[in-house]
Amino acid sequence: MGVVVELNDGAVRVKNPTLRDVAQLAGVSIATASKALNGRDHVHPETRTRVHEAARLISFTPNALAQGLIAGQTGTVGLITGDLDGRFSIPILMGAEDAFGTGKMSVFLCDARGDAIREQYHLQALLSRRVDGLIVVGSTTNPRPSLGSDLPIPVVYAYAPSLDASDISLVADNEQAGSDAAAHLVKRGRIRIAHITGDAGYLAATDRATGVEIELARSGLTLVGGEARYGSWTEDWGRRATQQLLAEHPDVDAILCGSDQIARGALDILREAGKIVPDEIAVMGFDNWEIFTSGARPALTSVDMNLETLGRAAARRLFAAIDGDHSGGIQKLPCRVVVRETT
Amino acid sequence: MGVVVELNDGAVRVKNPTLRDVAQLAGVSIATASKALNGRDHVHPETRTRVHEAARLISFTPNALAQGLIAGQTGTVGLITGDLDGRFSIPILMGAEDAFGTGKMSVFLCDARGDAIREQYHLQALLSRRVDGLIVVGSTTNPRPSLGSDLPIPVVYAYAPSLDASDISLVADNEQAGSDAAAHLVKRGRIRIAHITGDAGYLAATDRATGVEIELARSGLTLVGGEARYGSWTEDWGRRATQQLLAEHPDVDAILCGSDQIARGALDILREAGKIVPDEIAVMGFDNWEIFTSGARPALTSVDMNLETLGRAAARRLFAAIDGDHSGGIQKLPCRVVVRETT
DNA sequence: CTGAAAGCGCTTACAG
DNA sequence: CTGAAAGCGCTTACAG
Repeated sequence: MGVVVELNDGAVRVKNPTLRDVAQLAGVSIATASKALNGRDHVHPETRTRVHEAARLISFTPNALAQGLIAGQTGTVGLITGDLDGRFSIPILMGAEDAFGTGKMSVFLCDARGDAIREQYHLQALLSRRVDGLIVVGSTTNPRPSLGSDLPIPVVYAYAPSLDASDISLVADNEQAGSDAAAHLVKRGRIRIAHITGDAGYLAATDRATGVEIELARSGLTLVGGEARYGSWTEDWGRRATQQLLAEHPDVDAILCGSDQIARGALDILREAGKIVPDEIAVMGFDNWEIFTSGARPALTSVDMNLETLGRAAARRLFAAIDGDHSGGIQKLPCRVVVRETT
Repeated sequence: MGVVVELNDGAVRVKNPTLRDVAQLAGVSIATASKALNGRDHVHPETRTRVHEAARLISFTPNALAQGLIAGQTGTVGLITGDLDGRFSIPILMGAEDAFGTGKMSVFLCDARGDAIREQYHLQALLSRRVDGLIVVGSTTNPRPSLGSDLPIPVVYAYAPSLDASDISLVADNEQAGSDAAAHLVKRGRIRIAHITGDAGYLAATDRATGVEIELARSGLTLVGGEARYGSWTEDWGRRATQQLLAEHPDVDAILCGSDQIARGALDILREAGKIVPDEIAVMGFDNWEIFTSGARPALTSVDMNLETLGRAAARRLFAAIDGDHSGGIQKLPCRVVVRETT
């Protein structure tokens, strides 16, 4: 029960107001106060008003801990990210936060930094706080170990799927993204298309490349040079690979890059080589990272992986799981091509 | 109390184990089980072992809600950010999450998106969850309205200080950062230094410019063109302003840019103009955003605002406030110059 | 329509 | 050294 602090201006001031204080001030029992505040039936309208007024007067905020203890549900979820640092987590996190926020849920954020020990530590803390569910955001698109199937709460894996197929996973459809990108270039009349991409150890790279080749084959085309050029996700690799590409295949008319950074590197070299983009050669990136696409000359066409949507979808899927829908499997979400000036 | 599910392999399996289950299994009272688990005195060593063993057997995890209800402290804090989107929040958030994590605190993350309504909504939710304290991360370095002084918990403002001087605020020292940057260039022998920076509506821009001018004055220098060139925080502005600068002052020997993006724009133009960096002209940025500094040709010298340290410091300051240290005021944290190839 | 009582899962004096 | 009892702040049958 709260401590009465002042009654200076006639108003009641209570330090840490509890339902007890509200009830007392309204002249009713705690039970009635609870029912009035929670909109339960069988409360006299006048009583209800009086209780609400009392609550307002002393700025009563119900203790969610006590409510959660009774309900067995806390209205909180945990979000464990592999690396906050990596920018891919952020939009997912934003989408999830947004979806939960409107659902009156609060989000515990934990950064595991790709460390399994730290992940276990955070998991334990979240279980102890009795979160209603968990979203695990991977640091790459590569599949990751499951948190286990004997947890007392549902888990949704986002971005990186769980290795356990019975878990619920939501990922971006990288293969489709590759196909969409290639289709866009083909539609623009390009026929000598090269693909410069990142580290072959990333499924994001190989899946996209697969999608690209499938789509090109549909139009009877193949990649310039016969295959995708793997390297790293950097501007520097974009530059080096483009230099090499121009030397080997001066007639290339489009470069599909595995990331916006690689595309920026490509644009730099093309400009220095005197190639006009997009007239002589088209360039395209992945990720649609505004900071890179809009600063480019000309503005860069890119594939947006819709990560914020992914985060929102993960949150909704978790809601469903909390409500009893335990069907597992990997769900792939579509991306979208954002056309700017380079294609 | 938990539901016993199996005793297949002789092991006891309990669904949602509570302290009651642990006590029962160990053959002691709930009170004794509690004391044993919490390392209280006056428990027979053998009893203690038995209780711990029982807890382990059924994977007992104490309910933090119940503990919090009793303790009046929840071991949770709220982190309200102005814009998750803006990349400045992230390092601060990482630093704070790190500091709290090692302090066994869990962090509620809320994204207010610069909307006062949403901020109030989140504040209410956090108060209801009885967080022990709050960190408010601004979206720009400009001062922001206080959350009010009648909150039942301490608040630390990070990045953007509170307008109320009695609040606790931690910010990066932009003026000092400007001075440090200028000092670095002077030490490198530059004497015709220009300053191209962002939107004059940002204190980050004007404070840094002030610091630059103060430091130059110390060496008897003034900015090329007499004043800082304000524009926007973009590569494009960096390009345009540099073009203009070269036209007006072809003898400039250093460009101090207000952000790494602006610096990237400057580097592009210098390269096209045939100016050798850093031999003929030095370039320097702010923010030390790795993605821009390391991709630059040559690699960009920049000022790191130490935001992760800022986040960590904010967390520690909040700990102190929770422990009763209520001294307010704005504390300015130092930045550091990260030297690469452009200076 | 209202309120006394039990209980959510735990901790802490207080007796034994 | 151990345990019965009270209590944290709330909600929900159950009587009145």
